[in-house]
Amino acid sequence: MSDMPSCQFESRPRRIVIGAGGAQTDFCTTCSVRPTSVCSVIGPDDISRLSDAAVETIIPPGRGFIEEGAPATDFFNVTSGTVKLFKALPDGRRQITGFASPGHFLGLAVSDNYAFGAEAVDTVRVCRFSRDKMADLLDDFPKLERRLLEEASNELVAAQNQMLLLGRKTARERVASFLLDQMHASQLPGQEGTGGRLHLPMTRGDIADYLGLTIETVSRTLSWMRSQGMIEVGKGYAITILSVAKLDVLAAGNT
Amino acid sequence: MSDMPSCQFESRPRRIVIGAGGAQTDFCTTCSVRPTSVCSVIGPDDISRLSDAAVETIIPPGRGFIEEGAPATDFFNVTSGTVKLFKALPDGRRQITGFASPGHFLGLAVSDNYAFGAEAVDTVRVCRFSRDKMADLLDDFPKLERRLLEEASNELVAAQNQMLLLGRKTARERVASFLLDQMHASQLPGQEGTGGRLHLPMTRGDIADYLGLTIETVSRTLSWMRSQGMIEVGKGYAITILSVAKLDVLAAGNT
DNA sequence: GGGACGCATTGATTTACATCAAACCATCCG
DNA sequence: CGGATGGTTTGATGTAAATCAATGCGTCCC
Repeated sequence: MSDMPSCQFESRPRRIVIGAGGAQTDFCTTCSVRPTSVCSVIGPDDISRLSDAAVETIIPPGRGFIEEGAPATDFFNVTSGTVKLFKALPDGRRQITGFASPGHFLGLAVSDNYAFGAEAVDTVRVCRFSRDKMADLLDDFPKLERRLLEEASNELVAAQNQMLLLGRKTARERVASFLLDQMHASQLPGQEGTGGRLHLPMTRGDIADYLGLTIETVSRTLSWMRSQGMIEVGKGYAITILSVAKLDVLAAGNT
Repeated sequence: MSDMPSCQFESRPRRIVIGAGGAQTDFCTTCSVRPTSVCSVIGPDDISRLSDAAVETIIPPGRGFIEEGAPATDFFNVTSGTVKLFKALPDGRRQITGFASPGHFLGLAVSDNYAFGAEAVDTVRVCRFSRDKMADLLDDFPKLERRLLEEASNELVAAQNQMLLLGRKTARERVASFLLDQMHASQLPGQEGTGGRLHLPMTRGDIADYLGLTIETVSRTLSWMRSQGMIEVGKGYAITILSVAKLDVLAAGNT
């Protein structure tokens, strides 16, 4: 995963410009592919092929860019921001199946139609590939295929955890699990440690749709956690975790 | 998926014996690998390598063979029967994350430990590979890797559907979705059409743990569906679907 | 400034499902 | 045979979370 320190490809006319290094900027500013995803599995000599296939797209907050059921023409790699993936029922009920952060791939589906919708939570930058060209790339770069398999496996593990959460955990357990997951995500290599201070990019409504709860229950549960000295709820989207231990106990189901 | 009519490899001493053909028996009786999974992506000349890596194992009903959290040493391909995959909380609550039928791969995880447990629902036959040898196979047979990626993608789609079910559907909608899924699974190429007659191998308890409900709710819901003329509940594990249309309406959420 | 709007919090009430409980009905086996 | 055992069904009651409802509080924009 983090065996590649940074994207080493030098600047190329019109297409590839590499950031100066440093965790926040080490991706190609044209194709926007991060070293941890595509760049790390394709050799420097082949980068022009990659950039031929890729188009950078910037998506404003709230804008959907994959519609559930639409023909699956493209394939995406998230390079900055947070994307919510969801499925909906005809009457409007909505389940967010996951949040995709930088490095994640979207649209892996074998089917000809997208199985889920995708919408930008905050400002999002993605690297967009046509699936046709992606298929060619896969043929030429077996390592890329292995990387995708790894990604899919990880997502599968996350999905199984989420099924346990949705099927068997109480509201308090769900919220505790969510906060701990967010904390762990914010502590990945490349992100500085935050000492329990989280900036959740998503609204209460998104959290509710992710945890299979209502807005009101999420809000009440956070208030209850505050009353128990587990967290501090700041203005806007800030939450500070005061006691990881207490949340751990909750999340594990030892209510 | 079904681009390979049957396993064509001839019998080989001690290791490979091919069934006489026909949908029920066209898998290797020693390594038990079905044509739709491993066999279809490995050439005949290489089959001995495959059989070197594979060991057939027969697992009696109710026996667990993957323990959640245990070191992930092996990799499985189901060749007959039904396997339940599950995750559990310390206090015993259980979520079945899926049922694996013939052709499915288990233990794909990148991690060193299994992320879920597995237990035979009925009598199960699996083809067991050591993960070390599997890694070698992957290096030599890129097509196998693509097949695994396809499998993982399909599982991911199924997992997303299940998240929608667990997070947002009512008990009636869940049971209706489940019955329709089972019906569709029984109509896959290679299985004869059953005219709505299902033989579910799993208990009410398993169904409950899969749908995030209790045994009583599953039972009551089935009784209600019977009272509505949607299904017929036979002795043992038999259920007949009388009205696909009514179940469709229910499953889609137009309660 | 002052609506209007989107998001969040808190309270009162309802309800779908869980829990508790009892009875039923196979199959197994001493 | 008879009584244990494991799964299923059905009924009575309880409860966690949904729903309905009101208020607060930023930010945007005329």
